[in-house]
Amino acid sequence: MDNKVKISRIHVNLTQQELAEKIGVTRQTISLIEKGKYNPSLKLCLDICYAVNKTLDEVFWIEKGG
Amino acid sequence: MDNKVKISRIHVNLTQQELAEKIGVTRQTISLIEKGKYNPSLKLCLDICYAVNKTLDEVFWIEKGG
DNA sequence: CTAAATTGTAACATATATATTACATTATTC
DNA sequence: GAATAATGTAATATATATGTTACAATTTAG
Repeated sequence: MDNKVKISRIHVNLTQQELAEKIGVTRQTISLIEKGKYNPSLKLCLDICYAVNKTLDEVFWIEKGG
Repeated sequence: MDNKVKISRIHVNLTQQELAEKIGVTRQTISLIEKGKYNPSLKLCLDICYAVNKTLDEVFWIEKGG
């Protein structure tokens, strides 16, 4: 599961820890999502988007078969 | 978790059962997601989008605080 | 270069998404 | 309006996302 969480997070000057606290999850969860090792829930995806001021498509969209 | 799965599914003439089979999940899972009682995984959201020819934003986006 | 901050990752525990089975309810077709 | 299809929903089981704790590795700041 590749995504743009890391680049979006850096773009708003947040560390993994800060983003995690803002959202109410663990730093490890953010780390694993950025590394593509977790399949996050929709709610968590939305919370991440709100924190980095982007939409689902901008951060998590993957073209079919891509 | 309110979403537009049901309306999108109907728009492409699929029953819950057919959508579920296309995606490889159970009919119950589709039902519960449509009713807003499940918090689906990103992968499942993407698979639903592919099946109904829409994007994440079109089917699952919710405005912050809305 | 060294100390501190940031990030990666592992083991185990817990919460929850999803499957399975089954039955009830609602909508559709004849 | 009866038969059939489609959907809602409940109980239990399983898989997996996430938390917790801890430590290693990497990056950044002084």
